[in-house]
Amino acid sequence: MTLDSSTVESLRHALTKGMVIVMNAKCSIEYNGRASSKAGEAWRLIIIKPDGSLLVHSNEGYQPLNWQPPGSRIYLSGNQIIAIRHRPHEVLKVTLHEVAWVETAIASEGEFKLQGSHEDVKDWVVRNLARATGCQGARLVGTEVPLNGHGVADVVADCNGARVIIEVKRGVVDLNAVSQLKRYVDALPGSRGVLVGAWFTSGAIELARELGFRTVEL
Amino acid sequence: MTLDSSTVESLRHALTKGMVIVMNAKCSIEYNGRASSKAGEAWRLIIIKPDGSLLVHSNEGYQPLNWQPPGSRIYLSGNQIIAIRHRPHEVLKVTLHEVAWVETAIASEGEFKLQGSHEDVKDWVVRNLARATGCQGARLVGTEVPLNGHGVADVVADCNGARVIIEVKRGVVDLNAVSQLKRYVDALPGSRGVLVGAWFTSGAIELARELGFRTVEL
DNA sequence: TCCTGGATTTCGACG
DNA sequence: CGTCGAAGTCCAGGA
Repeated sequence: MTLDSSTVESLRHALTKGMVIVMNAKCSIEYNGRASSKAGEAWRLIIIKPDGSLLVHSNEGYQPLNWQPPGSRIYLSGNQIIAIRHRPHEVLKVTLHEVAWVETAIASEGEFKLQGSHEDVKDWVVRNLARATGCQGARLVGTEVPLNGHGVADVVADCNGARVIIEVKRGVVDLNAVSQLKRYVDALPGSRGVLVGAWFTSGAIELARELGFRTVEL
Repeated sequence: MTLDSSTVESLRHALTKGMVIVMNAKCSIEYNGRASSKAGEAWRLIIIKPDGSLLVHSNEGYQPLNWQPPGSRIYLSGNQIIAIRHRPHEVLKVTLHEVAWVETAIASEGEFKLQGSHEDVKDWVVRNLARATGCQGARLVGTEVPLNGHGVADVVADCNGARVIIEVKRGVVDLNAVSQLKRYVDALPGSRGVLVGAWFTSGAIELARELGFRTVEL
């Protein structure tokens, strides 16, 4: 089974016009790169984007079964789709055995706005320093403060001369978040730590208590 | 613009047979849940899977512009596709303004094997404890060892009576990995720490040195 | 169910 | 380009 050359030509043309190729095919897949995988012959949905993204979806899940991120070089040749990425070097090879249909789709980003991100929570903290730090006279020292090779603190405040480091999470605060804050506090001797988030896991609350970190649940 | 009821009926039927619906449409999108987003009218690629996944792709990127994970309840009605998820409560609403085409795709997982995962590196560590720990008489204590609410250690070994905690990364070892190991070591007083990975960031090397952790690059 | 940590994570920002 | 940390992360495994 092969895609005939005129079809391939029209698909290539569609890509140059910013269109997306969508294909339903029985295929087998081989991936080699950071890891490696083999997928046996089965019917799947293949998507090729003009930015060099390649997605192979099965009938389940949010994630593609196999993929190549944007920037990959994609070759259509005969019965194979080959996507190559450098740095890291990765090759994804899709071998077509049967094609049910091929379509080209018009697609663009369009206007897109997202609210409720990490940035938004951080803004809330900056505007509510007293509530966040539990210190009435708290003043902002900075945001995204580099800690000399130990990372970057979301928010740093001053409470009567003492540094307070605030780690902000949009959603769940877990053990890793607490460890992250611990690293920041260790990097700034004498500083106190505050965790702000929408929800704390039980382990995070426990560890935060052990380490003397203030926790603020929104 | 609406999908007529006979089309909707056939699409629903396809889903029950395990098929995937693919649609190229000019649409606007509204999302409300953990965060919220609005996407203006534009042409996009819409994918509906029988497991209740919904993906809306633009012409760029690996990630969908909007989505709903598996398990969502998906309603096709008139000119809208509504996907609702509980826990967390999230609603994704796609309003169709124009439909270029609709297809149903045959799709299944098929056979799939992945190699080179975290598990594989961990196995290497277990089989090469002396090399990993830098201790000739090292013995395995356990893998996936729970540390009393402070997390789960990848590998724990014994070197002449002293505990060694080994944190394994498949790829890059970064600052967070070092902090993670620090949390484990702090939880097991007297223990030493070892980091194993394919590649260390400069900051990770520096911090590991400060904390006295051994680093093993594969 | 919650908690924990990996992922071929991807993605964006900054130095 | 490397480092760092967020993401509507998703996802699997275990308690």
